[in-house]
Amino acid sequence: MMQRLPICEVQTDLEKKFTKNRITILVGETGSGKSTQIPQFILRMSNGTEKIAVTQPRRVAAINLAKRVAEETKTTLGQDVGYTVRFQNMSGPNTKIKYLTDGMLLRELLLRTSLDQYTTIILDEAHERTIITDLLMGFLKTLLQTRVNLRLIVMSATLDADRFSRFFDGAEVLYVQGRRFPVQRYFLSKPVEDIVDATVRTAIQIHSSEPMGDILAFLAGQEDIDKVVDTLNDMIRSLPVGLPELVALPLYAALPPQQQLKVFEKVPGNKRKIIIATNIAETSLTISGVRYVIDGGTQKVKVWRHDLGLDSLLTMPISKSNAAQRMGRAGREAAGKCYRLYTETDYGGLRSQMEPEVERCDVSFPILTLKLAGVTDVLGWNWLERPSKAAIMSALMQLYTLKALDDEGKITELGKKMAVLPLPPHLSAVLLDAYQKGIADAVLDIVSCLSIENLIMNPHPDKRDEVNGKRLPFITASGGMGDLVVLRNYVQHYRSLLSSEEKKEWCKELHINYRAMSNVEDVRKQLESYLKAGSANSKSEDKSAKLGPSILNEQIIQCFLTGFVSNTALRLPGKTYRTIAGGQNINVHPSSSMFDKKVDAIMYTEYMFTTKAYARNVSPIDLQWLQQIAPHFLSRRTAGSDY
DNA sequence: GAGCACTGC
Repeated sequence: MMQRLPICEVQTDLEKKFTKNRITILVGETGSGKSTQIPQFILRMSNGTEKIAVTQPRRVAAINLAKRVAEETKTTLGQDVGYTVRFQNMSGPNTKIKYLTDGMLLRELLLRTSLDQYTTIILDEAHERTIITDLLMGFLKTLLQTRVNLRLIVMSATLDADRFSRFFDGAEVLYVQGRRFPVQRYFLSKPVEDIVDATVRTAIQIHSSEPMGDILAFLAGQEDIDKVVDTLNDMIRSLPVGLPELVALPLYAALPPQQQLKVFEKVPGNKRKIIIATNIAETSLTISGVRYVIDGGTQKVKVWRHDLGLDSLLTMPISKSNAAQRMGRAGREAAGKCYRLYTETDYGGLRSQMEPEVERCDVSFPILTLKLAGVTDVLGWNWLERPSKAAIMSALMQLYTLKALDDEGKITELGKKMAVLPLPPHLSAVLLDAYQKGIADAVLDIVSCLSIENLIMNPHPDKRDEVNGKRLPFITASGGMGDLVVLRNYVQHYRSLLSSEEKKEWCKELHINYRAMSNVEDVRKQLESYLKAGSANSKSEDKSAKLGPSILNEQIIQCFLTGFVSNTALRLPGKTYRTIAGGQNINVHPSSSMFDKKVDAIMYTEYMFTTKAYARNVSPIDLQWLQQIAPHFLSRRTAGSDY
């Protein structure tokens, strides 16, 4: 018989609280069953009259929870219990418990404003502090003043509930126990010098002295992970006789899907599996059979520098909350052990939570969202965590440059259209400009590619020449017009292939992610329909197919320039460029088709610091285009600099 | 001549 969930023992208590309180903060550890049980409690105590929305930061979580609750309630998925995520709606007008991504609820909020189809809203995993969950909390705080019959439950897996409680004017905090097995933790007595070496040695030590059970190791990035996997594979041959075999597997998001699936396969016979992963294994993917965790103590974090318009990818220490989450991965099915590759003193110095996303990202998207919702004073809005004044000012400037806001900071008609497209503001601006110019058909291909992650994959060093050879014809066909045109060439060729077998085979040869490519097609369809719905009265005929390739490509780049004026740079002697906006040195990334081309000026869609400052998705531009599209930008920026 | 964590509409 299934073991009773801890939460069921306090069911009547909780129901009393939910009846009394309009806003409740509920802290429940992993395994408490809060995500599946609380919505059912609410439904039962109302005799089935409530309509409940439960948000999740990730799509798979929303889908899986809905499936489980439909099973538990013995109903058909999509009837009483359902879900809504992008591209998939398994819910109907009679759905009583609906799991949805937080992005979907935000969208419903923006398009219908009062969420009056729901009587209870549950924000789950609020401790993750995604930009969208944070925004939802701010909007709901206001909404609760007018929607007097609305109930809100904020659920968090960590003990940071005070912050939520204070935000909601002292809302009551309830705690429920989790159910998990004890995990013994170990610290190092002195700091490590080489994390790869330390991980390998710890893995071998566990393997040679501990009972069977798989190992999960957390490291910051692909480079270290690959090194550990290679080293372990070399050492496995020289393991003492009588020791079981050790199978080392990497796991990170950029890995081809097929290789990712290997970590879930059972290894046959008397073997032990060790998975070396990024923090994808911390929340997004759960692997069963893990008894031992090795925690490297770091993670990579994207940090936005609004003063430079630059993203940096930095390796940083994790937080205590991350450490707890990683440790918990060893105790899901039985007692486990966690080896932390840092000292107890280092642990003591870690911050308790990660910095919320809204404090380290470009906030032009949240600011535009607030403007669409009618917020005039974005600095004074009730932010759960307010971004710095400088970050907000920079976002306002960006939105003004994109013509989403007018001189007074009010949202324009264009801005409203931008805000409802499922794209970052820059790309919305590009697409709307293309629609107006009648070349949306072509630009849609590229914008869709840019909004999908891990589409064009890095081939392994030993396969690089072969793959680059296969890619070359598409680069040649771009006529030196840069990476955006190359992307479109890929999409067009993919689309020209008739069977899915051919498509798969071609993607494999060029190391293009097939699943991502089919997502590109879904995104394209969705964007196209939103675009048409948003401008029913100003229908213009698309001329993409009628223009000659070189004219079309020039016009494509000019459209992108309207969204990325500030992502432009002029060539210095040699192969470096200097950004027009900030006067920073910038290099064309070696994976770009423009890497060894020398042109006077470039535009790029991404500017990121890893080992150097690199421009990605690079196109050549004519300075006259810049002059036409943004004369003020060019004169203002170059007047005081040293060109 | 790089090699980049993760997620959402």
